[in-house]
Amino acid sequence: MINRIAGRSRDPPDATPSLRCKGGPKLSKSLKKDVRNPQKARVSILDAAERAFAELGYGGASIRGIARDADVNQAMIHYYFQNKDQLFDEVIDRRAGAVNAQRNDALDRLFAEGVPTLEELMEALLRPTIEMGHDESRGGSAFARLVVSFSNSADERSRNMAIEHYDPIARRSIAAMRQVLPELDMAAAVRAYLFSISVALSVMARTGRAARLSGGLCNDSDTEETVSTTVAFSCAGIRALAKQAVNQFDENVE
Amino acid sequence: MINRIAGRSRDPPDATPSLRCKGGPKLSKSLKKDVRNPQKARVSILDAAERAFAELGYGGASIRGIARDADVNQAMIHYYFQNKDQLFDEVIDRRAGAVNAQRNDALDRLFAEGVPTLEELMEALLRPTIEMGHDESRGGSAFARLVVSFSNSADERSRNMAIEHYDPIARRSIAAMRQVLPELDMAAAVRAYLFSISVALSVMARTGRAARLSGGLCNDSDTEETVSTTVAFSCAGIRALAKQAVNQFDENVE
DNA sequence: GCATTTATCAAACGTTTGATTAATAGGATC
DNA sequence: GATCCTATTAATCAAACGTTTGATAAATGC
Repeated sequence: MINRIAGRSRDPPDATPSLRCKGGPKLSKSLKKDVRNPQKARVSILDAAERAFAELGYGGASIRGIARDADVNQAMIHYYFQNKDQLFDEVIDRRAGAVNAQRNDALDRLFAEGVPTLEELMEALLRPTIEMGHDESRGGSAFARLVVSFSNSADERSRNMAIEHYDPIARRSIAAMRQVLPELDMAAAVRAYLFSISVALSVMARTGRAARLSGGLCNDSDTEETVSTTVAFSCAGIRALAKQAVNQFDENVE
Repeated sequence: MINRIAGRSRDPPDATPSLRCKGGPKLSKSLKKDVRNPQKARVSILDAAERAFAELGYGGASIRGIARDADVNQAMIHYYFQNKDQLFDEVIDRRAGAVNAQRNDALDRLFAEGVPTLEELMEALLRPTIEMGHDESRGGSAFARLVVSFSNSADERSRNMAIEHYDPIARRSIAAMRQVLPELDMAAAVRAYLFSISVALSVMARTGRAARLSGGLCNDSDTEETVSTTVAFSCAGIRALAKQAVNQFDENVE
């Protein structure tokens, strides 16, 4: 009933995408931008996409706008990344791996010398995240906002992002918390971890609300103060949940 | 379900050039949906828009999709609301007022009988929010997710939402916290408030992650347990920030 | 020196978007 | 029974959307 004919193939692109794509720049003479620099185009696309997804959401970001911002031709995005979905995945991949590697390394180092304090543990977990969010020069702050806005969403894309990139380190962290604080039961540990991450994410978002509400007294940008405040808040909260669990146990026993 | 009869919008064009150029309702067969009910159309549009904005973001939600979900004609949305932006505002307006009224009332009642404990204060602030997020039947959970995904964003729409609907109660809450805990300085109080709200929002989002990570032990849906856990975590964290401020003062004095 | 591969481009494709319009039906009022 | 008002409709629009295409300049391999 609908004219689905016409010569457009809806087939998914080949696993080897480059064979059918040919072409070259029209402008050969002077005043071309530094062409022949694949690295740079790819990276600037990823940077622009990161900003766009963070500021506009997945649906609000457009391939055209990303291309314009990255100063590349629109088709380049489909040349380096099959489609919008894949582009989003690679934006996440690029940063999440680095931060989680830092967190894993920090955990390795900590537990190599015995069982650390709760404060040491939480700082090892939260510092890499917060520091990336404060790294304005290398573009981490855009990614931070991106993670924040997706981490509390319930759609499938967000769920997959969490499962693939953040659940593994979460499981390890939760186990570590219970090692440091044995009276923390599983349910409480999971909640404590998610609460702590949520606090860290809220400072990463840098919405400017803290400065607005405090009349400029709060400084979103002071990394060290942010880390120490976040760690202090989280550790106290976690100990409270551990104590709550013990109290409930006592009540049941009596 | 509903008869989307006749008038398919993408029908092949008539062979005979019809005289009528633009719209108008077609044949008035029997079994039309309950026409002449302005209230119902308006409300179902708001409900559908709430769900759409929550699940897809502002950019990802479409007027057509909202109309389909609300089972109204697409043009009805522009009849009741000027445009997409205005529709979003009214979605926020509808719920934010109710929750903040509850929180203000709770504060009034608390301080009428002197200065409350920190636990009483935080429960008064967090319970209405959490309860709305758990009110699946009245659609509050969709709004909860909507607020969560926008509260950590830095775009202009989110900032305006915060300034208009959430900054007033935030200012009052922060002042109340400092009344209850005088050693809490302004900057620490602002941070403590934002941290606590962030924790409450994370449980409102109900992403299912807690259940996944805990192997089903954590139950996102138990309102009372969620409230008591959230309050316990927040209060301990707030007291830690108050103590941190005092310690810093001591260090400076020495 | 020729063939292949890679990187880039402009232009188009069909679809979907937010928005508008003219037509009309139902009820109320006169 | 004509008139008016409000609610609702199908049709239509221009713009923007993600994606595909064919061409081609530059780099690389043999």
